[in-house]
Amino acid sequence: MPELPEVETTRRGIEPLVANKVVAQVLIYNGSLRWPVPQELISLLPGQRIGGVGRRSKYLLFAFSSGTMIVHLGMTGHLRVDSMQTEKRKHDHVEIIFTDGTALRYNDPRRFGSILWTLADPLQHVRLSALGPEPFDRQFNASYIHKLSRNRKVAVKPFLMDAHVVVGVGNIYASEALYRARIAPARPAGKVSKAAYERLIQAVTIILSEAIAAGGTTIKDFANSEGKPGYFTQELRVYGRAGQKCKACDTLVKQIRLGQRSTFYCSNCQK
DNA sequence: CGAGCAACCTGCATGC
DNA sequence: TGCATGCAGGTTGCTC
Repeated sequence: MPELPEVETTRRGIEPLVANKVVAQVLIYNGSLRWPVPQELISLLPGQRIGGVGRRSKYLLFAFSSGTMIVHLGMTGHLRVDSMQTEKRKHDHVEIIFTDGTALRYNDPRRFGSILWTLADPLQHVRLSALGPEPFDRQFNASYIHKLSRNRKVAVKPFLMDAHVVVGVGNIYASEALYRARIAPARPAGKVSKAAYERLIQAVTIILSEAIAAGGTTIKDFANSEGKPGYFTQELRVYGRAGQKCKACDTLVKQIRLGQRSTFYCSNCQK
């Protein structure tokens, strides 16, 4: 699934295609996602207009007049806007048809994503209320993460991927950011210096903004709302490069498992 | 409380 | 060709 740059790319692609459109019909073909898709969408949404599409963490927020539809793409979720005449694809689970004849379609082979509905402030929703700061927020700085990490024994990579610490840093960009910050991914989070966290904050910010500018990374599943791949793959320095030479020192890139996730690093450049 | 891990599900690459 | 295995961009919720 998409990491934050892919979600943001989706948001930017989808918003102009759905903003101000009025819902004609909602069809749920398979409501068994991470949580059951609320059936009340079928009766609630028709007649309502979409305001805009926001984002908090990897959740997309579709503002309707009476509430907010919260969409998470999980590992393999995609959104696209089609003509309603266009043939449905395998794994299209939910379809929101607009009065102009177009349709917003949610496709997700693994069904790890979710579609939620709330009448209240979406930021107060139980899935969003305890999330850490956005990576581009000033709150996400070296003092904050250094302080939060003290006495934590967990490896710094899973620590960085913990949405209570900071949102939006997934498995690919966590390896990339640690490489650029020259921090070994298995080091206990509590043993990483403030200066090193300073470099990490910089690295995360730069990598995520470059990835957003490139339209996201494509490994295999992600395509943006126009169906085109992202172009960040060629920028990856360690992810997926096990056994190949580090681009800085020719040491072979290593692959280990941390928190059940594949992790790539250079044992010479990262300490 | 923190740490570690199983689980959710399908598709694809690999090896026998 | 078929079948088994392992892996995949996320997150929750369980154990200890």
